[in-house]
Amino acid sequence: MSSTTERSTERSTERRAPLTRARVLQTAADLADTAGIDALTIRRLAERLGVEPMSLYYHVPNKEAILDGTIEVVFTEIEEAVGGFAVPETDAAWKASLRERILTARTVMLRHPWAPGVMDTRAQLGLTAARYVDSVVGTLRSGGLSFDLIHHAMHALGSRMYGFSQELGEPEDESADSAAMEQMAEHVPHLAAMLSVVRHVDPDSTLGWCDDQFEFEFGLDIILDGLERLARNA
Amino acid sequence: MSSTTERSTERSTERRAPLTRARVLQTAADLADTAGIDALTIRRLAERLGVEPMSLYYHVPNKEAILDGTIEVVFTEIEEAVGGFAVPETDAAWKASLRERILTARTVMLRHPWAPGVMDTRAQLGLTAARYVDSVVGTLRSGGLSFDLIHHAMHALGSRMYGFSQELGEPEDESADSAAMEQMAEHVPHLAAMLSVVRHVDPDSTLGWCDDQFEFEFGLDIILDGLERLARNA
DNA sequence: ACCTGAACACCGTTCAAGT
DNA sequence: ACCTGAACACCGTTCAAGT
Repeated sequence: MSSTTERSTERSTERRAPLTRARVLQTAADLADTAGIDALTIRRLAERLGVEPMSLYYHVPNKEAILDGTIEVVFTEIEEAVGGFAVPETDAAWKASLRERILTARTVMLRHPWAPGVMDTRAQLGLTAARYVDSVVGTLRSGGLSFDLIHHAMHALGSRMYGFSQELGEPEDESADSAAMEQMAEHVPHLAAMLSVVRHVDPDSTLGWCDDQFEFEFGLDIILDGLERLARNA
Repeated sequence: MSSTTERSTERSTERRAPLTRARVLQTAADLADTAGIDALTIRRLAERLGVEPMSLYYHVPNKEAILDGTIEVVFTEIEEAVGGFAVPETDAAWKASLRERILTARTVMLRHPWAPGVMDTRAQLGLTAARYVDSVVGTLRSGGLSFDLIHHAMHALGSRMYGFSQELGEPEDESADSAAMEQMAEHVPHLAAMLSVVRHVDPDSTLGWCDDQFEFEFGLDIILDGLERLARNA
């Protein structure tokens, strides 16, 4: 099994690119995409890379750095998707520009549903994520907002700025959700009433009760409209 | 060491209340409060309870149930803090009522900084959390909003409804944050400019750059004001 | 009914070594 | 310079047993 025959699929030097930091991080993100974030362990990652677990430590200091790296991979995708992070000096249509950038970021986030959860556990912003945030600040600035208002705006947007709302994570088991709700319906009369109405309005949404895309835009627009109003009255 | 002398601190039947589900969950929340969420392991929890790890499994099916239970503990505290979840049928001051309930919930969340992160990983709402959400729905209903608008409102509020914004987690290391930002200042000119202005405005905030309470209310008010406007135009 | 002990299948990581 | 093997200190959990 440790034979050095040329047809060994694991050891053939032609089949495997050399191990690099970039390949480790890209493969980590791929693994999370295909097998879920819980499957992203040092040992399983090494296996997918055709290498021993300890080999990773030569390219990366520890698991935290791998998680940081997967977020970096995601924001690099966002950078491509939005056509770079450059912003004009002034932009009368700042609101539309920002809205579009955020909704584009969201399409990338939807491909990596583990990313929001991992981002929540990061202590600091990586470079590419910071450059994304910078472009958001720059766009608000191009609309003439004061830095003070911009600062508040960042807090008001929160993670919505990155294109996800809390619930993006995973719906997972809609019918269990529905069943659990019915179980406690008598204890939550208002909630139950709301759901029965909403479900009636949109009986066969593919996403359970809610059209997540619509809801995301609804919340985003409330905030952007509110910021615009504050900027006008300043 | 397994002597049955009466002065054994671990085994004395007088010193230790009987193990119950409620005591397991309350102690789990206490452990997370005092030692951090990472310290909440079955083994350490058992140790704090003066019991063997496997004993917990008699009262609770697995670790997920323990995490569910700690959230239940938190929302029970919120229920007390807000004086119960009952809401009037109609309430002209619905916006002020809701604002106050959310800000009170926030004071509880601030005592349990691990709770937002744990909530993010819960698949479903527990009963007490659901009853809290029900009171939010009820209050919006008491203001005459349609169930459809209420449904959108819930999405717009997101986790803000529970009294936390994404960043509540832990500031942890403000100076490292600051240092990291300076490191990449040239790559994030807009962000750096904003921070230098904001820092100047509030040079010695106890919470790093930001007054989190102010920012939380700012974002909350933008959303509540937007909802009010939509309700009026309906 | 309530608690335990030994064991299993996993983790991330250290350290000293191989090529 | 790059990768590995053995070992350590942890996890959550099963299963069969004790009282």
